[in-house]
Amino acid sequence: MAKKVRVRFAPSPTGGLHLGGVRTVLYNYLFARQQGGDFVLRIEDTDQSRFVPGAEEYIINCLTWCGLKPDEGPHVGGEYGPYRQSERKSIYRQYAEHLVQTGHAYYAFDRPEELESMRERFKTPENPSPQYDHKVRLEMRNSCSLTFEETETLLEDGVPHVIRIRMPENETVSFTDMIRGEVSFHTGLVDDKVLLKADGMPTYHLAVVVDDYLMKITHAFRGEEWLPSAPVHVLLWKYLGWESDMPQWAHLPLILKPDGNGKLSKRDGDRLGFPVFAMNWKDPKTNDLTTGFRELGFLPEAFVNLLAMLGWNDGTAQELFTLEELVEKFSIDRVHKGGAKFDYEKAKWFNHEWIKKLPVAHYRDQVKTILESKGIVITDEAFLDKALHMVKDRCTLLTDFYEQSKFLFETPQQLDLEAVKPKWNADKKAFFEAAASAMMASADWKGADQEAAFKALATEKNIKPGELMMPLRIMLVGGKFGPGVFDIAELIGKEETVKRIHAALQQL
RNA sequence: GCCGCGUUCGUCUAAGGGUUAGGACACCACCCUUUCACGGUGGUGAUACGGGUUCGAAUCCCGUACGCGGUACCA
Repeated sequence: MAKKVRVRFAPSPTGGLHLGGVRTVLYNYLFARQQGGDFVLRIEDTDQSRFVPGAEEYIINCLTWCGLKPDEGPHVGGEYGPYRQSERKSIYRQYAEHLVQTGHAYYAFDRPEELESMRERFKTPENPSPQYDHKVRLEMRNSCSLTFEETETLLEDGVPHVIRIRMPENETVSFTDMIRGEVSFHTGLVDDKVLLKADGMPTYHLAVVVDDYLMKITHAFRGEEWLPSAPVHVLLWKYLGWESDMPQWAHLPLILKPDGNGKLSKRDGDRLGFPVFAMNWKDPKTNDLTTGFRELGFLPEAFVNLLAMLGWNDGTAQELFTLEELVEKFSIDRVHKGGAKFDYEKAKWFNHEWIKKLPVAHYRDQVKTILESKGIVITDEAFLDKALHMVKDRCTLLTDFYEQSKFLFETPQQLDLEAVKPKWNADKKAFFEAAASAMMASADWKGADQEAAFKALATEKNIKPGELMMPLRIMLVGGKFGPGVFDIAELIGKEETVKRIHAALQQL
């Protein structure tokens, strides 16, 4: 019987959740759902100096907004907890010690200054960043270079130390990546990575292996930036005796900045004017607020959709997918190897498509909140729905609903009279007074009827109807945009329409 | 420097030995619309370079270039 599929997303709680992070979650989630497996959230908070309060809760909120809820995690529990590495601190040491015992790791007592001086000593133009590896191992202060007794004494005296992996001098480590195929590395070129830090916390390298094993992870998706350290992880699985349980690896391509190359960063977003984080993130230290996709007016459906397409497609021309469709159609073989530049214009296109596609009721509450935050008073939900439906085609972001619909809720204060004045005259003024009176007198109120009557009156007064449409629009809307004027008139009602015409006439 | 990974229109991508190299975003033009959008039609625009292999290469192989990632007691 095949093992149950289990995947994990393992962020470190250091700040806002980045686009690339969400895509990693997404691919994990899609794979797990499709295979009927479990999706685990594990918080990798082993670096106390980088810990940011609130970041974990923020990450969970982002996942919830995107609809990518973990089956297990610090917030929901599960049988493989705890799910925060800081709370698992006590379990890592034994594995590191075991590696020392079996000769695959060693104690190192070097102080930061000593490491620094080693790097200075071996630095050459050809080798600008010397590594702590088999070439210098014996020249450093560690249990390889010291005698057994010396090492014991240092340990007993409580001298701060780390545990490093002893990378073999001349082996080849290879594994099959689900996206890249066979990848191999020469162990002699990889450094002796620290496994357990002086503070007793594991580094990522030890923690990821131990936890993936203990949590029975079967498939590990992570960013391409981890590929160079993969041989360390593969060796650790082997040295710990768990080789047959090693997950299948998948190193995802990076999401690149739109201009030039390189990994997309928060700075690029600030610089180029688009969001990088899923939701608003407020740095608790600096109080800086970074705007997220959600607050900018993105629908989670669109956000997830556009991320899925950044590095994957189903081989057809289809670009719009629901989460359910993605679960059904996702396949790792179709994930690209190369990185993809992020295109904000295309991102907005996705959102626009989703606004048009989804029923108004789906995002009514969010838009209502946006409108109310701008001071619009909404009392009639049915009216709100009609208004949203009327303008949805011209809104790219949810926040666009404000500019596109505010004149449906309140009388425009600023009228673009310059669009009317040049061709304005007494005849037109008289026409509008007559038209307003006729409207007041009409028994029922249908846009189409009013349009017919309006045009008939224009013909009667010898004015081309076309010359009156723009003035009417300005009177009702305030500007040169919006849905059909008579549709607007029908929605806002007879009294309001006439009131706006009179108000405008005062200014002309 | 070293190691690893990558490279099709400006961008996201399809095409896994035989296509006028297809689609989408953006851009341009026209149509629709007595507004702005939506929508429709059409257009500009790509296989990094050099060698092989083959009747035939975007596709397979080898180089080169370029880019990115890593080279921390960060993840």
